[in-house]
Amino acid sequence: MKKILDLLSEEMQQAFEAAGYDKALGKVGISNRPDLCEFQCNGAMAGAKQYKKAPIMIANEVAEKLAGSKAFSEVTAVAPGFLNLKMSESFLGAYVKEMSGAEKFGMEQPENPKTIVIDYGGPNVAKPLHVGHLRSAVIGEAVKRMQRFAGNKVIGDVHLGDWGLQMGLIITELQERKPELPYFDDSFTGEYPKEAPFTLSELEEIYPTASGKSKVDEDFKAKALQATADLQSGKPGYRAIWLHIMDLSIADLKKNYEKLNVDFDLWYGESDSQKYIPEMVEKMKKDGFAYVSNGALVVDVAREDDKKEVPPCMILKSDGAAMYDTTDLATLLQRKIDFHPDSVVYVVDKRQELHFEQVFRCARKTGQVEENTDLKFLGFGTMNGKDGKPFKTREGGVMRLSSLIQQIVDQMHEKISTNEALDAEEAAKTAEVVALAALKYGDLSNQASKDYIFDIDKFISFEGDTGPYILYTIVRIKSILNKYRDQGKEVSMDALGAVQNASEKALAMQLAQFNAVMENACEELAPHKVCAYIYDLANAFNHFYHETKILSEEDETKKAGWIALLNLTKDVLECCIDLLGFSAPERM
RNA sequence: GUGUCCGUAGCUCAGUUGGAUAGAGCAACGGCCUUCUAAGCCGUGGGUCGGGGGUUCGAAUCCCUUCGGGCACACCA
Repeated sequence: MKKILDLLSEEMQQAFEAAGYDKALGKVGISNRPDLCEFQCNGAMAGAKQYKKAPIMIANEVAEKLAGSKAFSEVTAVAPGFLNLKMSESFLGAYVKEMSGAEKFGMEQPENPKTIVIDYGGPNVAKPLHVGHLRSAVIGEAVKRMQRFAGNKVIGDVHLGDWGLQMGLIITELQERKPELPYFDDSFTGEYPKEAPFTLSELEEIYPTASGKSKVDEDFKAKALQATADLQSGKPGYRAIWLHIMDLSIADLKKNYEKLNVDFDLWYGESDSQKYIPEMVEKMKKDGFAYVSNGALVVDVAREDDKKEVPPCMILKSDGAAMYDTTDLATLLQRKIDFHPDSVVYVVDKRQELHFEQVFRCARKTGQVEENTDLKFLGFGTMNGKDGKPFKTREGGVMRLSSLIQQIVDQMHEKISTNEALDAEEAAKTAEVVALAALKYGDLSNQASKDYIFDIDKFISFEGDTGPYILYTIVRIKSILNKYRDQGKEVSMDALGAVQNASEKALAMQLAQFNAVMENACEELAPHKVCAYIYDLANAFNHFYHETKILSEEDETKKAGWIALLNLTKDVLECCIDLLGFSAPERM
């Protein structure tokens, strides 16, 4: 379905052409002066120089050609040369009606869908998710759903951190604690136990302990590095430990991501790309890209026009081990082989930008991606506390994601419980649903690339630009629709069409912009634009709601039309929040 | 030091890719519930868009400069 601005622009372009001007000037945009008009066209001013004519004259001539237009009910030329426009109610009504019957509310689908791999989540195994993992999960999930909605084939990969030094650290620490285990007996030839020699919570304690040790104990660190290398070269006992760690961790991660309504198509990790490394490295050497510098194997990725010095991409450390550059390159190669993606999107902390710039350049230079594969770095900013510094617990430590969620759910539960209409069970369930919306909307409504302040009181507030406010609006609509059905009537979209009062028109106009907003948000990988849209839409609805007594309306045709408009509003809102990764309760 | 992102109301943020009088929310103040959820709606006050210069009919937006801040800068990921 064409976008409403395109339809209006087409009409305007014809008018410019009919008046003897370049039709490219007839671009219609939304008015930035809603007190004066709904839409505007500034083409007359842009064309003034070209035609050596006062812009107001051009505007007047164009306005004349639009007399009797179906789309515009009002066209006024205003000094210095603005064309102020109002859309006709019948045109808008027809558009909204078509939208209600269209697939995906008229969002155009591509003829050639793209294959897009989205790399997000990025948790480390053996470590609990902490607040730093929130943004990647939340933003990545939204981007994935939006791209899917836009008609693309999307593959979400959690891309576990399951292969680095952290694994060696855990193995070394475990060996110090329980040297008697068969995993550490090189002469052991039997079958390793099925059961892991540690619980998840032990594991979560082992890692930070080991990590701390390695910073002060050189000897320990050396052992850990050796263990990492041994694991990577396939030492059976270490491999068995690693599998235990993976099993425990992944099960736990899945549970936690599920709570966030985040799911991945692939649970690949750094380890899965390892098998591509040796050949990849050999080829880089053979092709003359990789050379030894300060003992390490590197590929130059600097360019002449660089403003800064871009360090080379490191393929192998001086001790011969692979590192994260290597793994990320091998992962790209793996994705090339598996999916031939048109695009690979990384939803990663923006502090890693330079690293990915190096990797992307190296991948292109050495052919780890196809020529036309688009590599995108969607970096996100830090989540800060109210003091503007990185978010910490009261004690100054890193907060677990599960604690953060629990905190929000608890506070939300307290609020929800004040609604006496809900019994205990429904209140608890609703609190979870609303809390998730509060958390996600609070994050997503900010531009991803910017740091933002995590203010729990603000996010869980039912007032203002918040998730709960959006949900409240949906719940309100649902309530009216239910009451309407209780009257024994059916909600029918056929009733749509006539747009009457001003607030109804404003609501319909907001709805009509859905496909344009969504297309733009998808193109720019910008969930915050969807948030801004539903906030405006919710406002438009609440304004309309306040001015219109719907259920008590006696004119049944009118009432049915309003009900249909409400239903469409609800459907669009629910569609959008689903894309953002949360949902609305029945009541709240 | 080099690069990069940012600086908009007391606070948190938008700003349709160069358009008219720079917008929301929170906080403050004032109205609106016998009537579809007042968790709402309406209104008031609040700004040298960090400073300076330039580009042009027109700049928060583009260029230069300056001040202030965040972040990154090869063997951890």
